[in-house]
Amino acid sequence: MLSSTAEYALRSIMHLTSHPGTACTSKEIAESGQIPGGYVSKVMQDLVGAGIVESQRGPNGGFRLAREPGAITVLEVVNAVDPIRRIVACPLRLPEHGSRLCQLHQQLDDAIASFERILSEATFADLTREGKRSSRCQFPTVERGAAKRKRGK
Amino acid sequence: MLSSTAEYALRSIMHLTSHPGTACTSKEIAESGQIPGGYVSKVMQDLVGAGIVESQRGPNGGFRLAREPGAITVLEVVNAVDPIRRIVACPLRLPEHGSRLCQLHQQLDDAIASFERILSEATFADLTREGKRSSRCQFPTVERGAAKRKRGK
DNA sequence: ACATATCTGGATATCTATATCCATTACTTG
DNA sequence: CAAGTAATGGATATAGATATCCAGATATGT
Repeated sequence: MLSSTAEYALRSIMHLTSHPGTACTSKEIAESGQIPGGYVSKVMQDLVGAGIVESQRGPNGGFRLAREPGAITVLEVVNAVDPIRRIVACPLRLPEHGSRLCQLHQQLDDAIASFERILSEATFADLTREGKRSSRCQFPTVERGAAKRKRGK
Repeated sequence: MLSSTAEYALRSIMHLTSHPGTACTSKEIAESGQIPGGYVSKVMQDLVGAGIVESQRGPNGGFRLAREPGAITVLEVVNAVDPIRRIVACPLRLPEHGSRLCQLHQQLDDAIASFERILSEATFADLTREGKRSSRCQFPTVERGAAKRKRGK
């Protein structure tokens, strides 16, 4: 339903939401979100490009949210890496269908619209608040490299 | 959103629905639905396996619906070739999440559920009836090989 | 200024979905 | 029963998504 790239992007944003204030390195995000090392970079670049995340290079660099979690929706994140495409014209391009969708594709687009709408209704502030139905999704805290090495791990 | 295989399966069923009574060959279905020749066979086999379509070999053979169009939903067809997977457990397998989904995945699953529900609400009888919003999706009629050749085409 | 940490971006590899091809099997008609 | 038609199923090719790798650019602290 969602590509794994989209899953990764969402996990990354969850991680950043759970660690406000600090810049998180891609390695940290990869470990926390069980995302293939190195692939995170690609995903993060898309998120930077979409203005959802800010990056900083050099020591103590990393990624942080460009906005408040309450101003970032799930849909936005998904669209940044793997846009959901609505059906705007009959893929068959039958002239009989003109500009209107045929019933099949109208139905499919209705389903996509509904999917899209639900993803647009949740912000990351919502997703990290303790809810009724679900447990709080606190992603594991990963120690920064420096602290880790000092302890000889 | 939907794989092209799923699109093809839906177009194939639309074609069969539009041509009740006769068995349609895979070539015919491929042309009508603009589906890569030969690939139809694979898709149709899945639909046969799912009990949505019946096949018959030999001259005048082909495919026909195994049930009334009113008893076949869009969801069923999609699931026959490319099943929609609900999220049943947190993909991260974090022990903290136990059997409940975390909020992120709960939200994603809600969206999938909604998508699924809309696809389950339309049968192919609905989709071939003249509706308010959309034009009737009458797939082009493709002449059977015999008639075609007689006319020297 | 130097050494180090970290992102950036391009080149490349792997894997999965999509697509093609063909020999075989099953069926129909005459 | 012979001839021809069409699905079946396996082997293979192609394309696109996923993933890895590495050289370069940029920031930090000393």
